[in-house]
Amino acid sequence: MSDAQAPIKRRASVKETKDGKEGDERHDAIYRAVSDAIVEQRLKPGARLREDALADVFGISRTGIRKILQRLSLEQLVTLTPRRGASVTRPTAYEAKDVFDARQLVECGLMPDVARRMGEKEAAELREMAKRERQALRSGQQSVAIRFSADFHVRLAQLSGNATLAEFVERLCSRSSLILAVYGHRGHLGCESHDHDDLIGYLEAGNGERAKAFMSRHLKAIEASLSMVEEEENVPDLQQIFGE
Amino acid sequence: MSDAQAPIKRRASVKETKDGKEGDERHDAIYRAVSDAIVEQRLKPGARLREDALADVFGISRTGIRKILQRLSLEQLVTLTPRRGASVTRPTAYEAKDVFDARQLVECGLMPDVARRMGEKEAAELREMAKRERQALRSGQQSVAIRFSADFHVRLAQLSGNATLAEFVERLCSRSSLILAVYGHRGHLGCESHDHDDLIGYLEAGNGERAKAFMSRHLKAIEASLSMVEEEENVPDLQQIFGE
DNA sequence: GTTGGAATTACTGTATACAATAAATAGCTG
DNA sequence: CAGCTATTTATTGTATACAGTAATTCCAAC
Repeated sequence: MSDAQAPIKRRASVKETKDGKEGDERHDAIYRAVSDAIVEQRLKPGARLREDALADVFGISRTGIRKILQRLSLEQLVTLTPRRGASVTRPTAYEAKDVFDARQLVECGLMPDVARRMGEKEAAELREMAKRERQALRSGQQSVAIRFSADFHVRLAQLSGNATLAEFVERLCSRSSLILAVYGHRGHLGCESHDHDDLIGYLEAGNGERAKAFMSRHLKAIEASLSMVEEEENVPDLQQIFGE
Repeated sequence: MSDAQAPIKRRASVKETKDGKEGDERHDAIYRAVSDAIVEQRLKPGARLREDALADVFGISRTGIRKILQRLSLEQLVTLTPRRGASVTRPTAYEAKDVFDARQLVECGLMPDVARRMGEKEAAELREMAKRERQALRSGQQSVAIRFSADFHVRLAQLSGNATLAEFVERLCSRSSLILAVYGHRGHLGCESHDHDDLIGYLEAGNGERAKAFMSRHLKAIEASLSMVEEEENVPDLQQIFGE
C-alpha cells in the first residue's frame, strides 16, 4: 500500500477503498476503539499516544488520528500537551470530586423523569445490562465490568428523554472510569452489582423520589470507595526522598 | 477568487503569525472570534461556513480551520454534514427544551454552592457584569447584550467551584444564545436586566434557597418568552399547501 | 419552456511533505 | 569524569496537493 499512486482513475479502485465501510464509520470505529481501550484501562492514565503509532495500527494517516485525538481531548479522556502530543488523562483529585459532585446533581436530578418514563421494555433492557455487568464481574473481567457499569448509568440518563443531559452523563461516566482506574481499589468495582437491580425496582414502581435517594447513596458509596491519594509523580522529588 | 496556486510561498507569514502570538493562541483567538460571531448572531443559524473562505479571512490554512470547526461542532454551535461542510446550527424546538431543562437542573442546583462561596469581590464583579449588560441593552446592541448575559450566567456557575459543571453551563449558555437567536422575539432579550441584580442580592445575603427559586423563575421566564414555532422550510411542502 | 443528462465547477476528505521544536545523544573541555 | 554545549533524532504542527463527491450549469430534445 506504500505505492498507492496507481494512475488508474477508474471506479474500481474507489470501490476497493470503500469495500466495507464509509470513511466516516471507520473514523467512528477507531474513535470507539481508543475510547473503549481507555475506559477499560487497557490504556492506562499517563500512557502516551503517539500519532504515528496509532496511524500505523489503524491504517489511516495522522490526519484522521489527530481528529480523533482532538475529540478525545475535548471529552477530557486524553490530554493534549502542545508539542508533546497526546496522553491518557490522569485525573486529579479535584477533578474527581467535581465529576462526582456533577453526577450527584445530574443523575439524581434525572431520576424522577426516568421513573415517569419507565416501562416494561425499558426495565427489561436495564435488567439485561445489569446482568451482563454482574457476569463480567464474576468472571474476573473487571475492566469490562467497569464499562458495563458506565453503560448502565448512561442508558438510565438516556431514558430521561433529555439528550443533552444524557450526553453529559456519558462524559461524566467515561471520566469516572478513568478516576476508578486511578483511585479505585483493585478488585473493588465502584458499583455494587445488586445496587443496580434495586434501583430498577424503584424506577419500575414509579417511585422517583426513592430512586433519587438511592442513586445519591449509590454514587456516594462509589466515591467513598476511592482512595484519594495523588499518585506518585513520574519524576520523583529527590529532595523530598533524600532529605536536604 | 482563490488563486490558490500562487507560487509565492510566504514563509515570512509563518514568522509573522508567531510575531506576537504562539500558534496555539492564534487558533484560540480564531475559535473565539467564530464562536462569538455565532453567539452574537452576526453569523445566523443556517449560515454556511466554508473552509476556504474562513482560511482566507484568518490567514491560516484549511487544516487549522477544520480543527476549529470540529471543536465548534462538538460544542453543537456548528453542524458538520458529511461532504456538505459546516453551517451554524439551527437548534430544533426539542433541543431548545432539552437545553432549558438542563439549565433548570444544573444552574438552580448550583445556587446554594454559589451562595456559600460568594464574597464581596465576587458580588462586585457580578454587578459590574450586570451593568455592562444593561448598558449594551440600553444602547441597542442586543447581540452583545445576549452574550454579556450568557457571560453572567457562566461566571455564576464558575463561582460554584465546580469546573466541570461550569464548563457544561458554558456550553448550555452558548446554545441558549443560538436558541434565542432563532426563537426569541426581536427587542426582547431573554433576561430581564434587573433580574440579575436581584439574584446577586440573594446570593450576597447567603440565601441559596431563595436564589435557587429565583433562578428557576428567571429561566422559566426566558423560556416562556420564546415563540416555539419551527421556522418555515426553505423548500415549501407543496402537497400540504395545495392539498391533495 | 421544461426536463433529463452530461460537463463543469466548487467544495470537502485524506494523505503527505516539510518546517519547527523538544528530547536524546554524543562530543568537548575543564 | 562531570558538566556543558552541539548535533542528531523523534515527534508534533501546518500547509498543500490531489482525489472524490455533491452542486451547478449548460445543452439538447421533446
